Amino acid sequence: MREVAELADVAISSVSRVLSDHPDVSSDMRDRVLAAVRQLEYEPDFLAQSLRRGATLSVGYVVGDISNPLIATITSGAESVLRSAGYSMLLMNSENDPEFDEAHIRFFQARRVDGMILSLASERHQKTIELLAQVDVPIVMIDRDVPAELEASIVRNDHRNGMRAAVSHLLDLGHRRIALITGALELWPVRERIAGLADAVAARGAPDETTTMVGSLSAEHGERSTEQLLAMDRPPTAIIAGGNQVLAGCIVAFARRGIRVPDDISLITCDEVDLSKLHAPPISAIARDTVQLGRTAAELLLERLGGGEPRTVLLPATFVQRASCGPAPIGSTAAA
Amino acid sequence: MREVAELADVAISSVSRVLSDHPDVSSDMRDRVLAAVRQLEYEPDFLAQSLRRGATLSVGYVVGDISNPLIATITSGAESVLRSAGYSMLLMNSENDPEFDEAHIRFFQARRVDGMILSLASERHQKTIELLAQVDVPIVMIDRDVPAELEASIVRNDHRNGMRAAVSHLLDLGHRRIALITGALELWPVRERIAGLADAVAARGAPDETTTMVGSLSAEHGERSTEQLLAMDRPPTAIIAGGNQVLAGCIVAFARRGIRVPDDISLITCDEVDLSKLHAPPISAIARDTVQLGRTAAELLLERLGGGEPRTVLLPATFVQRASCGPAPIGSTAAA
DNA sequence: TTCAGGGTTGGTACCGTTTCCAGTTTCGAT
DNA sequence: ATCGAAACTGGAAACGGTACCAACCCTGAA
Repeated sequence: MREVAELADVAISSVSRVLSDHPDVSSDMRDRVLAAVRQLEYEPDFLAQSLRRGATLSVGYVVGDISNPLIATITSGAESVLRSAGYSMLLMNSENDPEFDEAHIRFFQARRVDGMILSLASERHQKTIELLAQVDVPIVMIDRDVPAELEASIVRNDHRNGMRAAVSHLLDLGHRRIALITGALELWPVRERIAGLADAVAARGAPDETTTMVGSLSAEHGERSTEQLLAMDRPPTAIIAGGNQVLAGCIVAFARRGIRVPDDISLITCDEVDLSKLHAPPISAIARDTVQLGRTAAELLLERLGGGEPRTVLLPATFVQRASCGPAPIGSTAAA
Repeated sequence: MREVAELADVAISSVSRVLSDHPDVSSDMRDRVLAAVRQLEYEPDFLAQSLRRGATLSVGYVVGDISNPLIATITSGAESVLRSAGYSMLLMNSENDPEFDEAHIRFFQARRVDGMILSLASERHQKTIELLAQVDVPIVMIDRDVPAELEASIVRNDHRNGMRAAVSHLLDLGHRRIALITGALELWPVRERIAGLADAVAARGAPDETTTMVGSLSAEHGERSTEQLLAMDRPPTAIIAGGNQVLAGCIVAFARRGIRVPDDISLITCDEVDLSKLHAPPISAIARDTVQLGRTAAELLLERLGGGEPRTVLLPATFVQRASCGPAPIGSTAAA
């Protein structure tokens, strides 16, 4: 920049003014400076600008595990919005460990990010919540429930409603013994889905014969739980996998025991992935637009960076009916 | 920092020394400073440190599309290595557009990243190559071939060998009319796989009855190509999908036309995803350890950041045999 | 006793920008 | 012609650190 100033024979401050489109610059000077800039192939240093301006044009982004296709899609949506707004995204995985969440948030603070988009590993980790209360840049939560004091913007899907629709469909088909294999209760989507299941059964006025397998949203939990469910005296006639990894576990278990879908058991999964659509038979799913989820998260952040107030957005989750659900076996309800 | 210095009654420079573990500090001073740091909850500003030190501890990372599960897994591997080395990752998608690659690389330069990990949208985009030649921080390429002048480290999988093994297997089963649906020739893996196919056929000394559908590594191309192949007078008896998206397209086409795998046609896919393992029947795959690929990319970068020379690493790609390949239909070879 | 040298410490010049302040010029208006 | 405001420009002080240099104290050796 000093070189540019010398070449154009103006003060450094004038170069700065030209480059930042300050109103008070003569066209003569502008031309000279721009010519010098081109000649020297000068590009301003982002770092120094950030230091001086107090804005880094970067946002911190923490997710459990980017290698999960669902999360990857969300990330893709968020990244494209942030990118077109000139922001760059600092990606970190928490490996679903709340301690990492905490460390990453601290790290982002030191890095002076302008905002953060987070999908916490746990909503109940006190230290993280306390830390977040002290963060002074805008925060957006993806699919999480956090205390209002944090003044975070939140974007979520209506998992409860999606689950309600899915379960109603199963009930319509005559299923009563319905099992939900899901993750830990410290995650909002998990609680909402469990609530949705209860809602739907209660709305029907039927006795509750559902089973909920709480654990983690992993293939291992999916597989183990499926095995356990199948081994029950009166096994469920329909299983709902609480996530794409869980689904993978279920399918493995079914394959091992030669269980056919939907003849032997009906199957529904939460969240759409390649597998759900391309499986034979295609698997009914509680779907949501994950790209949109990411986009909205980024938009909410930009909104706040532009001076807006924090707000909560609820995006839909809809039930997509496919061939993986069949009528409940005769007698499965009568026996109840 | 000034406050800390005042509270501890030492010079600012001494605070800096204490915090950066300079050897020449008395334990007395160290204690006083650290106490002051704790009391004021002081945390050094990364930005200012970077500006002064000339290192940002951040690396730029460009991939085609993070929402592709394969890429997401690679990214996950790279991120975890970078993170434990104290680096953070600036993620950008090129949307498979070379122009974006170029823009992102420029952006990273302005951001003063310490290094870049790239998986270019095209190896043949001249402007990108020229730009890269001017980049003065270390570069690591993932699964790409670039001119040696660039002095980039490269990590790749041995797609050629993987493909050779896969095709040999098909040949053993009696297949001769083998089709490969793949992406554009400006990507190294694509060229390597095509070469592997030719290798295997030539090694057998059989006449070449293979078909290669060059296009893009997308579901659309997969689906369209499959339709075209099936419509041929003498359609292939085995199809190799050149990527996970292509595979999705193939499966859609098969499902629509009621084609059964492996009875009607044999199927192999490149790169392992949930779908390949969980499909009924499970799909033979040319597999590779993508997490390791990402890890190695990051390690190569760290190596260079530590002063090492650029080098090229070739990781294996192996053929995993599954139920999706059956014997060629009787007469399919005799007719040749 | 003197001196060299190592251990400590403070002062200060940067890193590359932005921005405030003040000075100079221009110009329309009186 | 004179004046004040507006347009323009340069100088310098930040932003929050790091690191070089010089000065100081102290110790062991000559």
